[in-house]
Amino acid sequence: MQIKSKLNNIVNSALKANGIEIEEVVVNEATKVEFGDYQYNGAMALAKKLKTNPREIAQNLAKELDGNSIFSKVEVAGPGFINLTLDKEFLEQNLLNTLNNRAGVSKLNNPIKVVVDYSSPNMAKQMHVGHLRSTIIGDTIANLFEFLGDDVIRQNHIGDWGTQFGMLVAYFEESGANVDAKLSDLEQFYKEAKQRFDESEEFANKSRQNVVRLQGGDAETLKLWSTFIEKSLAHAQDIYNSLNVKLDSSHVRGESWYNSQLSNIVKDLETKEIAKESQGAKCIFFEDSENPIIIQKADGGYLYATTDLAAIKFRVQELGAKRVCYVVDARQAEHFKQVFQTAKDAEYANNDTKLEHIAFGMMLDKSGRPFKTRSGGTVKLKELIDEAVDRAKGVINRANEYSNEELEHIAKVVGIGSLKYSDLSINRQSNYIFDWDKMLSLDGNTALYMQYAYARINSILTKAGDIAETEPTLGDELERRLALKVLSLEDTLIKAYKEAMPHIITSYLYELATLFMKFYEQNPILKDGVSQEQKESRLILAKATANAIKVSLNLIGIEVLERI
RNA sequence: GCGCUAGUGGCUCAAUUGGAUAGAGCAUCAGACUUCGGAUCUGACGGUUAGAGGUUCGAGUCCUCUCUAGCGUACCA
Repeated sequence: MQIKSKLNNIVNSALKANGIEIEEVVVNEATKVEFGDYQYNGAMALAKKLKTNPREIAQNLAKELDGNSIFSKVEVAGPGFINLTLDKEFLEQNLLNTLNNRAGVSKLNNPIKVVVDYSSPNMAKQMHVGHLRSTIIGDTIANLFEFLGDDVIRQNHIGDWGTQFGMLVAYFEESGANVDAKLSDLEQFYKEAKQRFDESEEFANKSRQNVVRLQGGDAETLKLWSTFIEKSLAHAQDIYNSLNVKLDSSHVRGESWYNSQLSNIVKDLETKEIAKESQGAKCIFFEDSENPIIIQKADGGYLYATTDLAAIKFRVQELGAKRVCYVVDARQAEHFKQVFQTAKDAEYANNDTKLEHIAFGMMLDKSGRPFKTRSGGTVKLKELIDEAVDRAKGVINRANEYSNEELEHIAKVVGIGSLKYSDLSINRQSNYIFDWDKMLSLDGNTALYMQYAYARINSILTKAGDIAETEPTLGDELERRLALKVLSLEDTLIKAYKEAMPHIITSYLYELATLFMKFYEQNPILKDGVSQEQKESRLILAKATANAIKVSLNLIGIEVLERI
């Protein structure tokens, strides 16, 4: 349930009762446990505006709020903070509603259509670590948006066009290699082709001609090209499947798909006098930057900015998106800023369409350098995943209690889960320092701690048998806080939704799990001497916690295990 | 050169977007067990938030300058 918006409304009425009208009331979670559950800090700002005493405003407001049975305590502190503590009964009444497959989270009142552009690997090469962050961050926000009710369209803007394919085609023709080659061979061919391209002018020209043939729709060239793409996509699909990422072939709309629209985009931008010629190329200049974006090269070829503009136009005008999220590396910030600006200038997107660059930092090794293999090459995503699963096997405590099959499954869930969780649990905007040991650690804010908490609760619930789902009676402060944490899942998800920040979900998960562990340490459930009423209430708390963990983990694309 | 982004205990990260005494985990040290799964929990130690100014009731957060690092800087994506 949305606790915050409920409180906002309550405070808003209290303000009105005091004759104060303001645009937006914001109640926040308390910064410290001693301050209660929530706090309203608006009195200070109001006092400034109304030129009165903040303490006085706060007192009057508190008096009004105190009458509401939702609070067990309302107090004014410091210069005019209003600290709010929720009444147990309110929490008790709502806890049972969280025991469904949405953990009590309702859908948004005003869902919109959203395009999430993520993963976007280059074809003819294997996916490598550079694609990991976009793929899992993008998938998480797509899951989250979808869960909250938005109409999400996933778009995999694969790099399937351009000079590189001309090169590849030329090399295949030259070397007479078998087109049925595996992707790993294809990648080798790509390297060799690149070398030929750099050393031979003749080869380079041939490659460029191939690009022209490709763009012109030459059947032979296209056939060869589509074979490359098919193989590359099959490889990408394997990766998505093992990462538990919901991308499939229906989401693929690569650069090639926009090819036919590019000349019109350029013409249109020229007509609108947004683009102009400079040094033989068609460019768009900006006041605040010395660098233009180039939409057509001097030789007539198009560039990725052109494709991106065509994509925006398509997504907004054809797909009807009101929010378009580009989950792309932070280095492209300037590119997107300029492309978005151009899209607005050209009216491909109007002002109520949100174009967002969901930027993320680089993946670095422990010493702060780009994450590479020992010999300095790029780390293939497949290798990374295999190693994660392999290492996970070594971490599982009761490995001998499981069959090989079970162990494989657990290792997969734990390994992949850890790989994803450690990435998603930090603010995406900063660089991510990748560390195997930390990732598979049992302590702290890790996937394993969460998996363990879930399995442990599951064990209790199994032992307890059927649970009477009656309204609980919350005992001590820990129980009250745990119930509140479970109920605040929706507020958390809404925050993560607004900012497209997955780590907000993992922070919540960690707080929830630690709170449960503390509660459980102090408050026995199935031991002797626990009254029936206490037992039932605590079981419901445990069940609600497990359910919230499961729903949250699923949102970030991680499975739970009944046993671990 | 210009531009963008960042700089928070030894390490890895938070900080509800301007709120109260800057919070966690790791590491270190000290505790709690005939375990409802101890893969747990409880403490302690550790900070001039890179530095200097400024804005105001109030700054890690906003502004200016300096330092440091990374990235981007015209026909790759």
